[in-house]
Amino acid sequence: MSETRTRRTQAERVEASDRALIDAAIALIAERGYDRTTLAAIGERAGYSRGLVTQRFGNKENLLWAILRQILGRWSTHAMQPRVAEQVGVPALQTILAAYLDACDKGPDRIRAYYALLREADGPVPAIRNTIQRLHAGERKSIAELIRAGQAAGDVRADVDPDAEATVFLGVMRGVTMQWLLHPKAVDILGALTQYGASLNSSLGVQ
Amino acid sequence: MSETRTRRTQAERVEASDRALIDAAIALIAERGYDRTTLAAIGERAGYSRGLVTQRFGNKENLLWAILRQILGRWSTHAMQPRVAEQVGVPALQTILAAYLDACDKGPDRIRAYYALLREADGPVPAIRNTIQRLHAGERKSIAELIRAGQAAGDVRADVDPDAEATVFLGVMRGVTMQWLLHPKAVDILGALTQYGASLNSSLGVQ
DNA sequence: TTTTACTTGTCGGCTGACAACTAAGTGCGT
DNA sequence: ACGCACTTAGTTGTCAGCCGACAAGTAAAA
Repeated sequence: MSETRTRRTQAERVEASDRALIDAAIALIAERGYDRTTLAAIGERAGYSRGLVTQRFGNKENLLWAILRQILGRWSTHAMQPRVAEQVGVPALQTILAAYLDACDKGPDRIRAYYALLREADGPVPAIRNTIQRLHAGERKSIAELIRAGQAAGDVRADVDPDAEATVFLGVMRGVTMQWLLHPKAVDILGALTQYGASLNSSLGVQ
Repeated sequence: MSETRTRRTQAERVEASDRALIDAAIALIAERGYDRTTLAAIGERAGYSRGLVTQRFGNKENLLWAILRQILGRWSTHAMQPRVAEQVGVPALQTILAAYLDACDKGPDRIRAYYALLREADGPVPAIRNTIQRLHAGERKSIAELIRAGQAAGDVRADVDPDAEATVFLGVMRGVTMQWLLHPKAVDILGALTQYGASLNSSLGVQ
């Protein structure tokens, strides 16, 4: 057991350093943004040398892709899909809000990093923009689908445009979160999103 | 009249170049963001030399402040305040949305620049963050005030928390606009905000 | 002629990249 | 089990390019 400490597999070394590098990069980008994060700072915060990032990823752009993959993977895994389960319409949307608030409560750093990356949509790598566009489009589609299902079940008013409503819904989450990240003391994200969730009953629900 | 062209006052020269510089800076920041906009590029796009920006503003930070002042001044002038006029409650909010949609329609570049600057809240100049925090807090306060007035007039349900609702309202504008700026073809900002405006009747209004 | 607007030359600091080097892990023959 | 050659992981030296800043110069107005 003490052997395991002193002598690690090459694979283990790579995995550990890779993780450390990406985590450090995420933390730094969340703090300062992509442009102001240097490769040297990433390596050193990770507990390695300034040169390891380049050695491992080749260049800064590749690192950004790796980070994006990691965050998006982590996101889609434990985000909305599983929890919504069988629900549709307003209850489904409320469940998503609750799950999101839970994520904000547990890991504000992760949320901050996520939003920092969303900002890179207009950054130096045009291809990133497409990826983030697709990401948003996918989220809107899922939400619109839930609304449509609610309409089919007769729980959501028929005169609601699902696509427009999905855009508003995603917009509320994004917009309120932005305000909260900018000024945590002044913005009650829990209160705002809870009230929005409650208002969905009267704005979307049938009388 | 041809004299006016060839011989300008020093004051006129300064005013013209100042305007050109700030406009160029806004355009470039809207395109690439603050960090990736160089002082040389600003000067040259404005039709002057690479050095004029530094000569005029001293350093990049001062330029950022000048831009911020200009945009915020222009914003508060012709934005919500005058149009809302005597309205309160839901109609006031709908008027704001309409005015905002109008602004998006007329000058998308200006909106884009505004949002690019909002992103600088986490940038290299901490003082910028405070300014933007205050800006948001002010907007939320105005909106909350309108909602409170609507409650006093009996047009808005009493169980609505004005502050939470103001956060949601501002969040919708910000969040939907972000989606739209990111992917104009895929997001119908007019449809989304119009539907949101209509839904305010049922979510905020008394029965 | 003097002041003010603007331009050009130049420099130092920072950053990403690469290449040469050291350290750690691995497989093989004995 | 053991040591030795080999591969892979990680570090340090170095450099070229970019950018903001400043200073010394030129053009335009007063």
